Amino acid sequence: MDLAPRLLGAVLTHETDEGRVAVRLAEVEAYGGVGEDPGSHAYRGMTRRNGVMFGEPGHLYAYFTYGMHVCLNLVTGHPGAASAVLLRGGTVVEGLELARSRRPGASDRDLARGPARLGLALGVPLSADGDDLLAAPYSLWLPSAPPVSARGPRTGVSGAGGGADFAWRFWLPDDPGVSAYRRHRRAVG
DNA sequence: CGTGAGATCGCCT
DNA sequence: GGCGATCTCACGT
Repeated sequence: MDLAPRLLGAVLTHETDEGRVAVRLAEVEAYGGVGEDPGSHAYRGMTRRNGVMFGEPGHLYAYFTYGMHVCLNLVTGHPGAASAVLLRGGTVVEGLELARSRRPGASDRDLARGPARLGLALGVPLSADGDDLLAAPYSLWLPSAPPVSARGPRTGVSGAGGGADFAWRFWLPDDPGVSAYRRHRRAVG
């Protein structure tokens, strides 16, 4: 969770046959390990889906949700810790044409603004689960100085013991790549 | 611009 | 069998 705000301003690049797209991260959320974070996929231990979370840091944890969307996380903890950072949004800084072709109809601002959209713009499929994000065809550039960041409760996580109270969402204030805050549909209160 | 509902299926209980 | 780390579109302001 200490690492999460350091990813703000970082640039994640993915290269395919079609070309290269890079996104500058503007919004992330941290998720913790077994028994410590009720909002985390790792809360109840290792399962078929979340196995990558328990592995090496720097790898990609990609999962399928809501019957139609893929979300991307960077594993941040040591093996077994099962902590990860959900990449929630950013702006395309390279490969704009390619990103546009992958998201027909979307405005430039919306290309990678949102967890599922970000993966679509980068062209990272569910099958990339487990990939090393620090090696080709990916690259991750981190800014030398930690950026000024804002923090608040996580989006999309339900209340009632679901970990909604954890203020583990971090973003770059006023950055256009920050997704619209939407509380969970079933959030209480 | 904000709210709300539907889509759609794998995962876990 | 219920629900989700979401997105898009429709509609009211």
